[in-house]
Amino acid sequence: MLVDADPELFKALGDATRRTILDELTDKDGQTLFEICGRLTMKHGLGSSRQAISQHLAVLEQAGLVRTRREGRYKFHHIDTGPLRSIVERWPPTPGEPNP
Amino acid sequence: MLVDADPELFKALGDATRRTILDELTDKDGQTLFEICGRLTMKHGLGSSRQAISQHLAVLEQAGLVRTRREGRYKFHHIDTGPLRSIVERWPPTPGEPNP
DNA sequence: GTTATACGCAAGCTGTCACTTGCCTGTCAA
DNA sequence: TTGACAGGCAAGTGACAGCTTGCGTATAAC
Repeated sequence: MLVDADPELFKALGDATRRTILDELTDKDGQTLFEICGRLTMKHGLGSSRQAISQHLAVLEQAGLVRTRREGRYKFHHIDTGPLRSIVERWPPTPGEPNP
Repeated sequence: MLVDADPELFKALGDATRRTILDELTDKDGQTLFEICGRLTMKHGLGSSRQAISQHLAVLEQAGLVRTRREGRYKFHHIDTGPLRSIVERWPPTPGEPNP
């Protein structure tokens, strides 16, 4: 009886706002919560509240996709793309597919 | 104003049962609906109904992760891992990470 | 000390999603 | 043709997830 692996990872990637946050951290790594909020509103036009983004970041952190670093009253968020590799490793390329 | 890419792909991967179906198709590709139902019950112990699995397969097909082939009254399901690569390509490896 | 800033916690609301239920269509065998 | 088998469609239900709201805490500026 096998079990499902990394449910939190896929749950984290399941939300569009969280994926946009990862896009934003890819563009500029190490942002604070307010910085992310501002850029999401400006560049992506989604008016999410601070608490909403904070909860999203918590989910991303629990999935291992985001690591945080405290510095005084600031909390910087860094992307970690490592867990993403477990996805392609779980379902290997289909035989017959091109493998560039 | 950028938009989110491949929402259906991530939505499809967001459910544990659908991921188990992909595991099952990885183990044995080209199964029918009833075959998948049986194996999910036997090997994974989840008692999902036929309609539930059918709906899951529809979601997986819409995400491009499963391709179907009709043959008489049978419908065979084949996994397609191609879309998975867009995930790792979207968020490239963080500089400083080991790249085996 | 006072105020502002950056963030955390927890309860409540709402919409979405997975699942069920019931019935229908198409295919093959007897 | 009749029955069994493989699958499809659609409405209804319940639970979870995302979001809001309100208050609380810690750090830094004045």
